[in-house]
Order: sequence, then C-alpha cells, then structure tokens
Amino acid sequence: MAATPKLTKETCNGALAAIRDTLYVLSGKWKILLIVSLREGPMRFNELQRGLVDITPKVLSKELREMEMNEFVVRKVFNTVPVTVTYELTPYAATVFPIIDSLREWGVQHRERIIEHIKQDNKEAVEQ
Amino acid sequence: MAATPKLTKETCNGALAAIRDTLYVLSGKWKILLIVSLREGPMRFNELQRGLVDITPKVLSKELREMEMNEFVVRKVFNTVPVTVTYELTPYAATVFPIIDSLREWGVQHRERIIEHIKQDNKEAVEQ
DNA sequence: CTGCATCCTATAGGATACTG
DNA sequence: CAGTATCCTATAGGATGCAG
Repeated sequence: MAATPKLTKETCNGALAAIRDTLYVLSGKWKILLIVSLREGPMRFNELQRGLVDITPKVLSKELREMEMNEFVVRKVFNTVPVTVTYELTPYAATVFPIIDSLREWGVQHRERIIEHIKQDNKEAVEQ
Repeated sequence: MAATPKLTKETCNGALAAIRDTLYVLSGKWKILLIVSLREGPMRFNELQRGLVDITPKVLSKELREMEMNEFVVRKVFNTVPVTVTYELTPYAATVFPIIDSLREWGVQHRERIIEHIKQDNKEAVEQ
C-alpha cells in the first residue's frame, strides 16, 4: 500500500459509495435548505414553512421526520396552550456545515461567472 | 455594513439562493458521480457506463449533454473506425472538487459512525 | 461503439381540506 | 399552532429496441 493513495478503481469505487451515502442522507429538495434555516437557531414549524416559501406542511413534516431519524434535528415540545414545538439542529448536523458552505460558496462564484458571460455576450453583440 | 456579516434574513436568503443554484447545476442522480469517474482521466461512453453500473445509455447521454452545456465536460470525437468519443473534465469542473471532496469525506465518517452504532447496539443487546 | 426513439412507471412532491 | 389525510401529477429515470 503506497503512502500516497493512487486513484485506483478501488479508491474510486470507495469514493463513489461514500458520496452516494451522503447524497442519500441529504436527499430531497429541502433538507439542506432546512439545515441552513435552522442554523439561525431553533425554529417552530410555521416559521420554517414561511422561511422556505413553497414547502407544504406534508412535505415539511416528512423531511423533518427523516432528519430526526438521521439525528440532524431534535423536536422539542413545550406544554403551552396551544402546544409549542421547536426544531433545532444537533451537533451532528454541524458536521455537514462544510458541505453546505462549499455548496454556497460555489453557487456565489457560479452566479458571478454567469453574469460575466452575459456581459461578455452583450458586448460582442454590440461590436458586430 | 459590518465587517463580520451577521446572519440576517438577507444573508440567509442569499445563502439559500446560492445553494439552490448549485444543487440545480449538479441535479440528477449521476452528475456528481460522473465527475468523480472522470477525475481519473478522459473516458469513453461505454467506459463511463460500465463504471456507473446501473446507468442506461439514454440517461448517460442526457447527463453528459447537460454537463457539456454547463462547461463541465468536453466531448471529443476521433475519426477512427468505428468512431471514438471521449469525455473529459474542463478546468471549470475542477471548481466543484471541493464540494465533492466534502461529500466524500462526510460519507466516510458517516459510515464509520453507523458501524459504531451497530456495534454499540449489539453490545447492549448482549448485556441485557 | 455511440448513442437516439419509444414506451413505461415509480415516486417525489404539490394542492387542498381537515383535526386535536 | 402543528401537523394528517387524500388526492393528484409532473418528471426523473429505467427497459428495450434500433440506427449510423
């Protein structure tokens, strides 16, 4: 076994499997966005729904349940009247922050790049 | 504007938008996995298909076309008989490597964590 | 070998209405 | 307020066969 791992078929397959796992856990249209929202602090059901404009209660509750199972969020019930429920991130959820940050960072750069392209296209169109 | 940006509603929405952009570009079951495969070097259509066991030619060609449009891959045709086609990553594709690496890294850790949990469960079961 | 055309279906996820 | 229950549909993506 070499000290610097070569990119063999083995390691590539291992990488593929690991990435598949991650994508599976973060699957769905909303989980990552929910984590971003909850980074601001614990939130209630309706707050989350308002934050992610288009999500319906059914989908929201499904996503939250899955995230609970993956130990990404904890659901806390308070005996107020009416009952209050909050969702908050677990420490384990924090382990995906690097992923989320890299996604956000790339998205920002990408948008800038697109805008540059459009400017460039317009300039060329004028020059013709 | 503060030097250290507070996590206001503005910045949160901006983050959400950027992340949505990224997820959109990388959408689909296969794009990220294709990039991982192509990191080993240029590959031909059938090589890619064999590497990602379950992908069908229709889906593969669709994904590759989308990735071409996003400047992630270049398609090169060689006038052999029969014709040879290779796909290779562009420099721009390299800009998503940090994302992919964070996905892989997390997947590896996650798998280890799951295994630890299972061991722990077995131990507790025996102790009872 | 490198795909495209056609058909098909499973499922994610949306709309709407309703309950403790 | 915090969800469930029903219903519905768009679309991603799989199966198969064929073509240049």
